[in-house]
Amino acid sequence: MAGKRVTLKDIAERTNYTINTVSRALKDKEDIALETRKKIQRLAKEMGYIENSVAGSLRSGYSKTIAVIVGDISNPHFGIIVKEIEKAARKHRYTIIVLNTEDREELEESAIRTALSKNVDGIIICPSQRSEDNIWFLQRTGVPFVLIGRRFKSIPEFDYVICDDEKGGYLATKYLLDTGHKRILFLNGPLHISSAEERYEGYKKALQEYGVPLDPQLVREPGLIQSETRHLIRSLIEEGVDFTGVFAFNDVIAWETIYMLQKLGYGVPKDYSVIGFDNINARIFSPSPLTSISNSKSKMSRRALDILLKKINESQAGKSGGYREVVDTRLVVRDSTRNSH
Amino acid sequence: MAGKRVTLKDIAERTNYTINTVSRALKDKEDIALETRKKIQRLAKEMGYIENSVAGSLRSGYSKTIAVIVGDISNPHFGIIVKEIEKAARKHRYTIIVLNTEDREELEESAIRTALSKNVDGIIICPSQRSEDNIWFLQRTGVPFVLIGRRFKSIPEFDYVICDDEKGGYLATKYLLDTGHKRILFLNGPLHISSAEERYEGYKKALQEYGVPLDPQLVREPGLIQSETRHLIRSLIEEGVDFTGVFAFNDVIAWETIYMLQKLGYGVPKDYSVIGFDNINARIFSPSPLTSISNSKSKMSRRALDILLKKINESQAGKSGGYREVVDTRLVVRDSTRNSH
DNA sequence: TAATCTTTCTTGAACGTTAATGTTATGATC
DNA sequence: GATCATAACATTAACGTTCAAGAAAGATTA
Repeated sequence: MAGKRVTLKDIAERTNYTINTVSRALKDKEDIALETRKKIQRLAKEMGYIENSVAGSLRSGYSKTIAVIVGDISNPHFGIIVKEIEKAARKHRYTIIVLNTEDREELEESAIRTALSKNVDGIIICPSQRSEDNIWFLQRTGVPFVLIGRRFKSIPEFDYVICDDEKGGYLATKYLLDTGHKRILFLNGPLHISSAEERYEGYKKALQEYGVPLDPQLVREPGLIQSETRHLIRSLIEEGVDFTGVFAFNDVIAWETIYMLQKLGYGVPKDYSVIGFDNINARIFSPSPLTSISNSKSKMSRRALDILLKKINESQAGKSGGYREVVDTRLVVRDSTRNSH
Repeated sequence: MAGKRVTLKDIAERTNYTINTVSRALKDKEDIALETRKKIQRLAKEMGYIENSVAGSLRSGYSKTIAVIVGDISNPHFGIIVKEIEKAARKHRYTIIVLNTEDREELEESAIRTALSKNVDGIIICPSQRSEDNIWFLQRTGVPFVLIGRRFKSIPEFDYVICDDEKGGYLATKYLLDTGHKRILFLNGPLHISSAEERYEGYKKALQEYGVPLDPQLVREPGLIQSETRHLIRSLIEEGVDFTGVFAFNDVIAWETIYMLQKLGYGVPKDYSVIGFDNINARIFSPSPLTSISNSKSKMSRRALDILLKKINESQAGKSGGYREVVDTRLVVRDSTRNSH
C-alpha cells in the first residue's frame, strides 16, 4: 500500500533530465527553460513528489525551521504566542517546532539541544531564568536566537522582545491607587523571572509616587501551582491582613484570587478590586471580565520573528545582533475593579 | 564567534577511531568496548558535540519526530492536547512539530505536506473534516497517523482516538432534563465535524427518552467566532424564544452564553442553567465554575501517541492498523446549573 | 594445533538533496 | 570565420550520519 516515495531521481529518469535539472526546475530557477520547468513540475505533481527537506537541509545547511521553546504551551498566554509565531513564520515559509521546558533547567537544556540537533535556523525562547547557563550555551553555538517575554537586562549579548513590564506594574498599581485603594496586595511571580522583577519595580514606583509606604507583608509570590494562590488568599483573610486592592502577576492568579474571595463571602469588585496581567481573551475562562494589563502578544510574537529572521540573514553575512525591543502595555478596565472613593 | 560545529569526524580524528566507531560509542552500542565508549563520550562532551539528527534521519529513514496538526493551538483545548502529546512523546525520545490548520482545507493540506517533507515518523491530526481528501492523501503516503478528537466513522482505514461525544451529549441533556428543564437550547458546533454530529445524537437520544419533542428552533450552530454566540443569545432572548437550559458545544461558547445572559439581566443558574463541554476550567479555577462534560484530554493524548508508536513500529514490520478508541466522558456538576424542580 | 568463535573495531557505500563547476550548442559580434 | 557571450543543461562532489559487511586479534574448542 505504501508505495515507495518519489524522489528527484525518479523524476529525472522519467524525463531524461538530470537530478540537478529536476531540482532546479522544481525550484523555478531561471536557468532552466520555462517549458522544461513546466513539464517537470507537471510530472512531479503527477507522480506525487514530496520534497525531502531533510536531505535538502543536510546539503544546504539551513532547514527553514525555527524552534519555539516555552515553559508550557497549554498556558493560553504561550498558546497565543506560539500561534502568532507560527502564523508569521508560515508567511516566510518557515515551520516551527515547539518544545516545552516546564520552566525547568534540565528540560530547557535538552530542548535547546534537540532544537540544535534538528538544525533549526533560529530559536525563539522564553527562558526559564533558573540560570544564565543554557542561554550562554546557546549563544556560543552561534545559532541565532531571540528571547521573548523575559530578558537578562544586564547581558547585552542576549537580544529580546518583551512587553513593558515595569510600566504594566506601574499602571496597575496606579489605577488601584487612583480608585482609592491604599493597601494593595501584590501577588507576584517568582523574582528570578525578569517580568516579575520589573513589574515589582513598577509597583514600588507607583506606591512611592503616591506616598504610600511599601508593606513587605503585602508582597507575595504564590508560585505557579494554582492551589497555592487559593491557600494564600484564605490564610491572608483569616489572619486579618488588611488590603482592598489586588494586583496579580497574571490573569490566572487573578481569577484564582477572585474565586477564593467569593468563596469566602466577599464581593469583587464590591469588597476587593482585582487586576490581572496578560489580558487573556476575556471570556475564555469566565463570564465576568477581568480588569487586566494588556500586552500585545501578537505584536511581540511578530517582532520576535522579524528580529530572528533578520539575525538569520545577517549571520549569513557575518554580522551580529543588538536587538532589544519593549512592546507597550496598557490598562484595560473591566468588571473586577471599581472606584471606591 | 560561532566556531564550526563539531562532527563525528572531528571526534574520530582526535581519538584515532573511525567515524563509525564514534557514532556507535555515542549510542552506547554493546559492540564497542566499555572503556572506549566512555572515553569517546567524555571527549564528545568536552568538545561540545551536538548530534546532527538531520543527517542521521536522512540515512536511517526515521526522524524520531512526529507532527501534531490541529486547528488552533491557542485554543486551550488543543493547547492541553498538544502539551500532553509532547510530554508523552518526550518519554519515548520523540520530538513534536506543531502545525496549525485554522480548520481550513488548504492549510491542512500544506501542513500535511510540510510534515511529510520533514520525514516525520508519524502524524497525530485533528482533521478539519472539510472533506476526506487530505486524509486519504495522507493514507496513501503510508506514513502512520492517528486522528484525534474527530473521526470518519464510516471509513475503517482511519484510526482514531476520540472521547465519547454521544454519551457526553446525552449526559448533558439528561442532566438538564433531570433537573427540570424541558426547553433546552443546544448551541452546537458545525455539523461536518463528527464531534458536533455525535453530541447532537446524544442530545436527541436524551430528549426522546424523556418524551420531549425535538424543537429545531432550539438547535443552533453559532460558529467559532465568539461574538456570534453573543449575538445569537441576544436575538433569541429578544425574540422571546422559550428555553431555560443551555447545552453548549464547548466551554468557550458556554462562557459567552453566560456572559450575555447576565448582561441582559438574567441570572445563571437562577434563570438559566448552562452546561459546557471540554471541562477546560478544571485547571484554571475561574470565579464562576462551569458545569461541563469532562473528556480526559491527557488520556486521549496518551492513547493517540501509544497507538501512533505502535503503528510506527508495526509499519516497519509491515502490518496495519485497525485502532479505534473512544475515551469515556463524564458529567462534572458545578455552579452554572441548578435543580429547578 | 587447526578450526571456530568472540570481541572490537574498520571499510565502503548509501540516504536525497544542492553547490560549484563544466560542457555543449546556438547565436551575436567584430 | 574566429571569438565570445549566453542559454540550458550535465557532472561531480559534498553534507554528516548509519547500515551492511568485513577483518584483525585473542580466546575457546575439538
